[in-house]
Amino acid sequence: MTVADPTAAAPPEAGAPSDEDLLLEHQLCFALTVASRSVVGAYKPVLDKLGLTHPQYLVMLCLWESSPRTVREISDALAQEPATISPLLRRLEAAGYITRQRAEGNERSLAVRLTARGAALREQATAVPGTMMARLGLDREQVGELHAAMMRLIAATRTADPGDGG
Amino acid sequence: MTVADPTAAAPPEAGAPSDEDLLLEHQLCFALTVASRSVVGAYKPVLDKLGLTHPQYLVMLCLWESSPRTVREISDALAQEPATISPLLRRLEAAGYITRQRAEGNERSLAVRLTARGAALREQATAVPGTMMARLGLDREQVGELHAAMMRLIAATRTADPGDGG
DNA sequence: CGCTAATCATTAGCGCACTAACTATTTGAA
DNA sequence: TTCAAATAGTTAGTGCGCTAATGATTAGCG
Repeated sequence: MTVADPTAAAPPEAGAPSDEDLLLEHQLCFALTVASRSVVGAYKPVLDKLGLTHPQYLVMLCLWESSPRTVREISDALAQEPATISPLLRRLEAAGYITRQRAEGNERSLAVRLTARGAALREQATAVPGTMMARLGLDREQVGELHAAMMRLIAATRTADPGDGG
Repeated sequence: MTVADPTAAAPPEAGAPSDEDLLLEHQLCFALTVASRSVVGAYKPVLDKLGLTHPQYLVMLCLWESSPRTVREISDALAQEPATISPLLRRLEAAGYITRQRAEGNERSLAVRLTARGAALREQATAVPGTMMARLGLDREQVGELHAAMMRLIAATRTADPGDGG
């Protein structure tokens, strides 16, 4: 991936909307999507060894914290639609990391449960966060600051949701 | 900026990996992907009025700066694979915003050019950055800081790319 | 109790985004 | 000049991620 020199363009400080506002290199949304794809891409060689894609890794993190969980619970935890999670879980089941069976007591919901193999995978996964921090050359403090900044940004999108109504 | 200090006495935060490292809520990659999807999602109602998806909007920004451009130039500017851009351009052509024709002088490359309609769309697009800043409740300074943080993160992934070779 | 409404998960359809494989063209070196 | 290598773009295949529609089950109200 070759993005333009990261140190090149800086947005103007303040003032009225200018023609430069439409410059690609000034767009936060652009920097954000490239950063997201780049970081996820950096995980790939690491997660390949676990046989997981990055979205699948997030689901496993979710289940290592608590299993079984329903599709709805997982989708809420990951801020994804159930329709996105559903086929992803089928692939994790095919990989032998989870089982999917109807919940007893409520035939609507699905009990998504770690297999022994899925639970065991956690041992190898414990190395992932440290490995990635080292690869990106970030320390815990920097990660924490970026994490906090992302959470504030997410919160901003929640309160700015008037749809197309205004 | 912040290089690990060899003389530091290894406080808890800079120290050994803990079990909490695998908590979903601590993952920067998770916050980053959610932020990216959330911000792009916030653009949707705004871009719908222009008849553009967010990736298509980025291509248009690219062409409003310079037209014609080849597929390779666009793909470099957006840090995307040509294989991603190719079908996207076909849809922009179907929408009437661009034309695609073989470049004269080099039959291999494609001249991607704004149509009059595509060029005119820029007028409406000038409002987008300001609208989005307002929606997210961010001022120029905050946007600038986040933008810079994302660029540093992107740069970090560039220097941390040993593939699976080590 | 019975029926409507809500809830849960899945499927279908569209559009990215990536890798790998392929065609066409151009370059450039023997 | 000829032919291998490089370059430009497209296509195929897989996997997200979203919305909308569907089928199944449960909750809850009259």
